Amino acid sequence: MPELPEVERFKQYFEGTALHQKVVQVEIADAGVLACTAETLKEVAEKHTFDKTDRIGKYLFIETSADKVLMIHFGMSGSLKYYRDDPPRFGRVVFHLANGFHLAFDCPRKFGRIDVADNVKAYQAKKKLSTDAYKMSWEEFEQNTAGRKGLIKPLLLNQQVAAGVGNWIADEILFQARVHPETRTNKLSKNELRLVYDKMRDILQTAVSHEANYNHYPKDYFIHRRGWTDQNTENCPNCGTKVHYMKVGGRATYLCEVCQEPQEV
DNA sequence: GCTAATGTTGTGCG
DNA sequence: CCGCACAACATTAG
Ligand SMILES: [Zn+2]
Repeated sequence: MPELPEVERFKQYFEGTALHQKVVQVEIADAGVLACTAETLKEVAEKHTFDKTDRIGKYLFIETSADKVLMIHFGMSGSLKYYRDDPPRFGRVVFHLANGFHLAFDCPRKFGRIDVADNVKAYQAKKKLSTDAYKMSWEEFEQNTAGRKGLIKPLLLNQQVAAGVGNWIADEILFQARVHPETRTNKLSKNELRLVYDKMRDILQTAVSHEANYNHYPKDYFIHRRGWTDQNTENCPNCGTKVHYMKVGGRATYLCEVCQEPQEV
């Protein structure tokens, strides 16, 4: 679930709920989601307030009054829930707040992580994350993809190249740009690469504007072939051909074999 | 019971 | 050291 648009929604959700609240206690129900020690997390959060948020790609940052930042990554199934009496089923870490509410990191599959860093820049450097894909310039995108010989889809999923692009977004970009996901990046013309970039920006903008609610995405979006939305269909929005399913770079991939021709070898 | 899953990272090779 | 391909991770939903 959580790609850039969802994490942006979680950020806004946090800003409307737990931001500026004081943490009384941090409950760690499952230390498996911690990338730092329990002690470190408590030091940075307990008796402190949540002061400021930030986001790079799928990584959410929360600065506290301890002058450090919490990092939350949602993995494949994580989310946030702010509540008084109705806890989520898989609250792996719960921040108990002074106002009587609670903020849970709900993470059924436990692929998510919570970490602590001195500041956002330091964390970004440690993970070598690129600029957020939503804000990335063409010049930077061109630079980050220059000289790459691997397949375009796995490259788009590389958070050091375009932080925030996830699996469905990569498929959506490549369909809209009419590029086969197994095309070698260095075989793309400059115009094709520019189209990939433009579609990336446009799709992220659209998804964020709909607060990552898939059902509200445009009718001709390729996402409606993944079986996730109310308007699901098996046919290409452009030519009507039945969509093709395959694995690319080990990831579930949907494409139109007619509109996205394989690269000539 | 079996399968697939929206993400990241470690390993091994070149 | 870097790029790339691939397996592994933990657990749920269908
Ligand atoms: Zn088509």
